[in-house]
Amino acid sequence: VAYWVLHVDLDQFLAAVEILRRPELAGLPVVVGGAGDPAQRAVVATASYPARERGVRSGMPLRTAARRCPDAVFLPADNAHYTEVSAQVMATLRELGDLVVEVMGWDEAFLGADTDDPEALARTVQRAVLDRTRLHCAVGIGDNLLRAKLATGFGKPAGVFRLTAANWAEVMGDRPTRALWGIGARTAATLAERGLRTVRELAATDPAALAAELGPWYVQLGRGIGRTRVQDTPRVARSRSRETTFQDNLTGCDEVRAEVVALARRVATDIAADGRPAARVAVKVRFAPFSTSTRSTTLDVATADPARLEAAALQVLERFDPTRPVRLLGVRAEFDRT
DNA sequence: TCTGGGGTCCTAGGACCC
DNA sequence: TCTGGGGTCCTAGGACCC
Repeated sequence: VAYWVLHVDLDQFLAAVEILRRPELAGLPVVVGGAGDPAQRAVVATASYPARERGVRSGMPLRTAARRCPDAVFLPADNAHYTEVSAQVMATLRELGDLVVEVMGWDEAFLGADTDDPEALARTVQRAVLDRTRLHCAVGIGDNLLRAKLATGFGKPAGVFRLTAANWAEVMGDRPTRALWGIGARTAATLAERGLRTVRELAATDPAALAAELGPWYVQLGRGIGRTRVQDTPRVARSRSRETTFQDNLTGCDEVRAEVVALARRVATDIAADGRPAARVAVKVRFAPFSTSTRSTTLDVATADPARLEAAALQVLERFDPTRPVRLLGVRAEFDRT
């Protein structure tokens, strides 16, 4: 029996969940993000397919989305609810039995299974998720995680697609390197400077030639090579953070300090729930208009004590320029790697 | 297009030590 | 006196992903 990797990805997850609560929104352009107010500083978390047809994309400022699609329904993100629904989806996948589940986020998971009919398994997965949660998903099938993940994109919405070594070059060869999982805008631009624009061109490159600045693994990416076994060992968190973008930039020192204290307390509450002490504390500041930097410190002794975390965060904060207007503040606790 | 929030991993330079 | 080389930790930042 062969081992297959399946990648399950829910269709327009946040929008779909909201439409279940408000069926009258079905078929309409729905945009979920921030507080649901396009006048505020926030971005699109998920847009429904009708909204996407009007040019709305994830990560786009709500303001822009409203300009492109003025009649869209804007809804606030209800993260607690999405976490709950996501848990139902993942439980459904685990209950399918003889397979390994690796959760990749609210709306995504890899499955590893021994089967000679991965398409049949994919349909079983879709049926089970739909029956239990009334949500549709696409399923990608691959001979490794990278190919399964990329296959899902061709299966959307609600379909199934298989991508393996056999059809890799045919399906992916002419696509831009940016289409690969792990190549973003910056790396794609760097590759383009070297004349490497398509997946095929990247795959044909001598890995050693790329090694100096970029690393030879990008060539492997271009060839569709990646991890082959799905892992269900739960990942131990490396850090916990909280951050806030202010609707109006903060200009007063006292105000900034008060916000850092509030964030540090939230982080302290989070890590107390985790039951792990922080070994390092980092403070992130985004100055207006949009320049971000981070400063951090290693604590003498790891601690979850809110007062100590607060004090550490305030101490790190002093290393920033106090005169510049602040757009965002963040506090992060890092755990010891054990 | 005036750009969220929560994460992960990697790199690289400097400090410090032997 | 002006000089090696290796190893590790700390810190900042880049890049990417959902």
